[in-house]
Amino acid sequence: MKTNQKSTRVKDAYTAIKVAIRSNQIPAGFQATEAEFATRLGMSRTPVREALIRLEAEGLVEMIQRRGARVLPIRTEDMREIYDILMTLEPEAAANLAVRNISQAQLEPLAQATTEMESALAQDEPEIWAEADDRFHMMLLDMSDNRRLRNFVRSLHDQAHRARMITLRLRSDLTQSTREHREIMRHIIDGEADAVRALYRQHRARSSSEILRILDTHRLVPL
Amino acid sequence: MKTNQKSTRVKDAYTAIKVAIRSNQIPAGFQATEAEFATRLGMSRTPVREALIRLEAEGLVEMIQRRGARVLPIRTEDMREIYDILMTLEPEAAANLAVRNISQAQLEPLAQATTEMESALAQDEPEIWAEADDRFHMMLLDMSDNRRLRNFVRSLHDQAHRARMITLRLRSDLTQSTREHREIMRHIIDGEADAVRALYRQHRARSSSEILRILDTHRLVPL
DNA sequence: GCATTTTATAATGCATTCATTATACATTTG
DNA sequence: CAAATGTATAATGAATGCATTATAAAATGC
Repeated sequence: MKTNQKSTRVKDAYTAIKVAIRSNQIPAGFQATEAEFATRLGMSRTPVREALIRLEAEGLVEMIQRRGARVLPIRTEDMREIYDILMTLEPEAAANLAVRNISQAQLEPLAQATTEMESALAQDEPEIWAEADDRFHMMLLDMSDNRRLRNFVRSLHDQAHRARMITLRLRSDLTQSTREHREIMRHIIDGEADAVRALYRQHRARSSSEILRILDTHRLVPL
Repeated sequence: MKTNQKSTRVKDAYTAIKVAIRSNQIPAGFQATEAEFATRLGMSRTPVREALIRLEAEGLVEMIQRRGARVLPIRTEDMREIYDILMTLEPEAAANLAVRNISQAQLEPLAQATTEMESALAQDEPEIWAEADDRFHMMLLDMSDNRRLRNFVRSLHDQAHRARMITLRLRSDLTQSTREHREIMRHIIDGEADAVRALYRQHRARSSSEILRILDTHRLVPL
């Protein structure tokens, strides 16, 4: 098997920085010169620079003249933008699935993710819930036959990830949200595209307003 | 006025290559090594490489191991993906405008673009029509308050541009398409969001199926 | 002849180097 | 003391050099 996974420094840097940002090891607002990033990663500036260019294109960092790269904070405004788009795209993608005559068996992995969400809730483990929730939406998305759509939505999820994690424990809609997953799946199997779209949209609208409310109320994620 | 437009080689390379691709000076499918691009542009590989990374992120070129960069062709499949997304996002963005109580005066530039489309049609100048049409949609988009949405839709338009130009003279829907612009504007002014969404969607659906039909029929835009 | 190994070529990935220039700091001037 | 000017520093932008390695060509064996 030739999985073509020759690692390059650019890829290493890209992944390392991205993971560090997601996990808040590099906090939002952190700024450093290319040279500092390079040193930290044990390589020269060149590959780091190329990785940063990609991360900038994905909306995770910003390169500033003469002062290196800055890890973008997630402001309420950004979250609003992201969720406004997701609220349009994801329901549409899901609705398209309904037309495609998906069998219950094909949705089994999604059902399993939902089950995990339920048990995570029962045990009060929001982080596990969040991981399974993400997985649910990503698997659903991956069933779409639109590559550009997949990549873009994925990138939006990446951008929103930190804010989601920060607000997680303050949310009161997790149970409701989990329940909706089952409904969405049922309607997909039953081929009810309109119902899927409406439900998914409502699903996103709810979590969106919940997250935005929390961010606003607590003035979280500053800088 | 300090417009901060210090040109760098990276920017020059980026713009030059992008323009050349759009205008088909570099044809779809063209492939060359980084060194060749660099020579052609009269600079070293480094800035060219960085420009290519950005262009790859925007879906205009593809970097291939050991064989440089390739100008992506626009296959029917790609156009289908692009228009499926546009058909969802643009109508939604336009519908949001309807809610914002836009005045006729604010839409004046759009009206003007539409007038140009009409006169271009009358004089049988499809290229001028296309330019004004693009302008119409971009100006409408720019009124959206969602930066991410703007950038993404713009990138999709960029990707679709060549295929649009190629099919332009074979389309039979230009008149109808132009007429719809006026209707969309009216409904925006009247604040009828649902009507705007439905109309815009139909507008996109029509031109989309027209373009896809032509591409398929003529097997245009190969490799 | 055809498959396989060897060799040569060429393209990239990355480090290094250096010139340019933005920025901060010190100094001077009004 | 504030503003303006000059200077030092540091960060980037970009070129260059080179080791690595994929690919193609050549050579070898069957």
